[in-house]
Amino acid sequence: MTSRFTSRDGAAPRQARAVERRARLLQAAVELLTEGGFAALTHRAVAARARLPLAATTYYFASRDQLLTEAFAELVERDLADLQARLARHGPTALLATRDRTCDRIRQLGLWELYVHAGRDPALQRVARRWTDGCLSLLAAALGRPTGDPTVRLAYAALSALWLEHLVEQRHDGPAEAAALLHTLLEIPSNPHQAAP
Amino acid sequence: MTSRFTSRDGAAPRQARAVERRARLLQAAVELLTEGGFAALTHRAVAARARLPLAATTYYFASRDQLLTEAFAELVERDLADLQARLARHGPTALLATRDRTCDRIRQLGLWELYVHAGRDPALQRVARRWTDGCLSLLAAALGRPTGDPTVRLAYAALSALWLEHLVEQRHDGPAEAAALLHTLLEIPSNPHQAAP
DNA sequence: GAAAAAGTGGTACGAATGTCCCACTCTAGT
DNA sequence: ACTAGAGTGGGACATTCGTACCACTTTTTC
Repeated sequence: MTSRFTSRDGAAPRQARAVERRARLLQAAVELLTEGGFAALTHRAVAARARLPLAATTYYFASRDQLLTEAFAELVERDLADLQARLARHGPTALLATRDRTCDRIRQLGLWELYVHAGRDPALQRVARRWTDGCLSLLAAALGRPTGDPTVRLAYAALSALWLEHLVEQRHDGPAEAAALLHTLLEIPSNPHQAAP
Repeated sequence: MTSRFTSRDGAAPRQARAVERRARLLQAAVELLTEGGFAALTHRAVAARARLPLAATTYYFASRDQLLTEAFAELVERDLADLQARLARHGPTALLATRDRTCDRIRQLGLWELYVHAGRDPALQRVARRWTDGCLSLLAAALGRPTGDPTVRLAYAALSALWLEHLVEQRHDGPAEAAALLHTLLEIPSNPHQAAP
């Protein structure tokens, strides 16, 4: 129940300056998420990062959950845009390029953290699906195969798991192993075996 | 630095009753983790679940992190035992059996949550590696292939990702799709392509 | 230009949390 | 038996959190 006092309850602001302030809060939320993950997203941290008073966060976003959901959605869109750009520049081999820089690792870790969390929150689940679908269609395009191609599906699954494993476990042989595995998988595909039901 | 007052700082207790109390706390922690995930593990919740006073939790475990690490390790061992039992009973097809019961889903979600979290915590990272290695060797054994077989590696990666995706996104077609994909992958493998470097 | 709505921000509240303190009771070793 | 240390438990502390309050200023609407 919305108080009879001030609060936009998450709806879009009407005044230009307010729109910009809301965007700044969202940007701050995204940054915090990429740097410290789920736990780092607090009203106070967001307000401080955006150099706005604490009350602004509860004015523009109905709850922490809403802030989290919107920030996750934004993060996913940016990740997809990144992936698309990398694929356009380096072709499918970009998939195997290890983005080892710490900031990227932490960011990806944050994304996966939210992804798993989405299993407990329907609002986040929609975003999680969007992420999967987006990656899948970008991958299909990069490999020059139709969307829904079983090989693409398989490659994406294997790639995700190996990538996540590398992010979490940080083993020395991660990237090379993934490259080798993917290479064999993508050599195999177009023989007469039929997959999809 | 350990206070000059009471605290075992995580070391094993000496008295029999104390050993049992510590085990009860750990058991409670595991249950909480499986039911509510990372966030549900608080000293107070553990103490209440174990029907022990709050101070017992800080007496037997030096910090929440230690409690978390030990509980995660226990959870992983139980998961591996589960998997082994299922494989022994139903053979490799057990991999494709969907464990759809809610309690299992939530438990698996908790495991993955901790797994991702392990990317930020070296103590948890060791447990994460143990989980991967354990699954990998069980899978290899079930498929009658040597440990380190590239096909096993690939199958495990694909299976994990599809399984996690199903847990998180809860799409209707998850299990069937996974079954079809895995089936084709495991039909393909032993042709002359060579994978590992 | 006045009334209504939108936006602003300092502050406060209640609920949790991790951890610590300390007086107390047992048990083990001598 | 006695004493040192292990174990016990009730309580408190400082911190952090999400969120609500409310007086105030600015913008929009009529």
